[in-house]
Amino acid sequence: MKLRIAPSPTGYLHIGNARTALFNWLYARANNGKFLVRIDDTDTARSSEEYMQDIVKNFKWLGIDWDEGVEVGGPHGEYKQSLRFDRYREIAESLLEKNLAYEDDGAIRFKVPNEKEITFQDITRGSMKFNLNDIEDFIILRSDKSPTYHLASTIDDIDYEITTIARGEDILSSTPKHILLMQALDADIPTFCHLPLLFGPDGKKLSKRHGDTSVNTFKDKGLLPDALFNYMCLLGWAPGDDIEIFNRDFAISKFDLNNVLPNPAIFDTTKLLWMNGQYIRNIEANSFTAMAIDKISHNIQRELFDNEKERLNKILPSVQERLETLNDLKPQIDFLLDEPFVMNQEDWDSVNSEEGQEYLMAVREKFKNLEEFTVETIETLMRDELKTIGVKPKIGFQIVRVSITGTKISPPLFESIFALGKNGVLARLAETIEKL
RNA sequence: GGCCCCGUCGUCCAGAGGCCUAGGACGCUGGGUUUUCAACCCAGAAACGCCGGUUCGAAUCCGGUCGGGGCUGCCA
Repeated sequence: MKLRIAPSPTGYLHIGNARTALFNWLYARANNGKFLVRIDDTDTARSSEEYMQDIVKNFKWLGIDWDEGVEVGGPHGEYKQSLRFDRYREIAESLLEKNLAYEDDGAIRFKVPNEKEITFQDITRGSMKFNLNDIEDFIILRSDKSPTYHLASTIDDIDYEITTIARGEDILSSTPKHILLMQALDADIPTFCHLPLLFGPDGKKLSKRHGDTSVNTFKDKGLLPDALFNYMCLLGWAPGDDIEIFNRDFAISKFDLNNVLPNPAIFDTTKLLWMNGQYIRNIEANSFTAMAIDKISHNIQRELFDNEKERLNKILPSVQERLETLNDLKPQIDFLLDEPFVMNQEDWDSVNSEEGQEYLMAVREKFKNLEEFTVETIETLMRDELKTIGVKPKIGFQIVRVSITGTKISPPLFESIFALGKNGVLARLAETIEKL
């Protein structure tokens, strides 16, 4: 069994193609088959090396590997159609000679036989039947002698011995053309499987109209490849037993194209975000720290100082469970960076009160004399002082929170104070109190 | 317009004639926990598009209808 994905490098890898690649990959891996990546760049005007690199890079990022094709090589050369134009021309010529095609204004058209129908079995859709009267003679070689997708793709599928073609449903109507070509070339007809399309929230084929749906943007938004992979699996398929969170090996062990739904799925990022949060929480602490520091550094566009890293190491475990994406990190740890401290005025106004101020000043004095500065001693001190002054936790803690972090929403208070450090806390409290 | 595909909660899935007074998840609503935000726990609202047929029995099979989508390029 051999499957393939054949992206055309006319744009960055988008989620629709990634999903198609994923299903092909899963089916190949589930059946000990081969998976191949070839580049369908017959549209030389719109194709570019940059896009090709992006596609390859993102397949890898998602954990999709291949046994044959671009980069990894194989018995069929470079797996780029732009390098095989001679081969396609040759075939087009031979079809011309056999009178199965004809010239038309310099282009070559394939002659679609009359009064015949094409039937085939589609894995997800069952019996398909197309009346050839509905299909016009189609161009296989353009007047500039470059092949069209129909020709090049079909020849490649034959030459590379593809046994199962799983692609988007948008190509379902073109399949009879490809079968016709295969028949004309005396080739075996592979098994076809037309996967349901991915729709945008408006119920239309996912495209640029729905904003940037490239894999890159999801990466930039702080999504984890494992989470994206997992989520994409669920678009048109489920492993059964109501299991929704699973890894690649599990997906492979359960995957079957026969169980893929025929109806389209709307790509809705809400659940993806939730799932990403689940994955983030499951990351081992040390890996998370490394990942987080890397991301923050990327977000603020500079290396982090050692003392910043020290502070972050203290708070990161508390932040880890409060994220949906890695991009949610920075706002939560801003107050620990060596950057100008910004206080949200609105937040301050809403927590500011007379008894709050009294508590704030009292706590500051107590902190000055706190020798052992740990989460536990901080908590004890602050709770004791609550009683001494006689204010409610909400009043006392929230005014301290805003004084320390600048906002009403922050990581847990005692951990935040501990991470900032005694000197930092005293400085920040002093700053706030001076402005009163 | 023509050809083709599709149709279960708002969304993603389960359901392959009786186990369905339709199940799970996200989201949503209410409650609990609580120093904020999350997380977590509990509860709840929410769907088989419609009409026929087959059958003792249909979300599941068939037909029609309506609705949505794709293709209809010397793009892929």
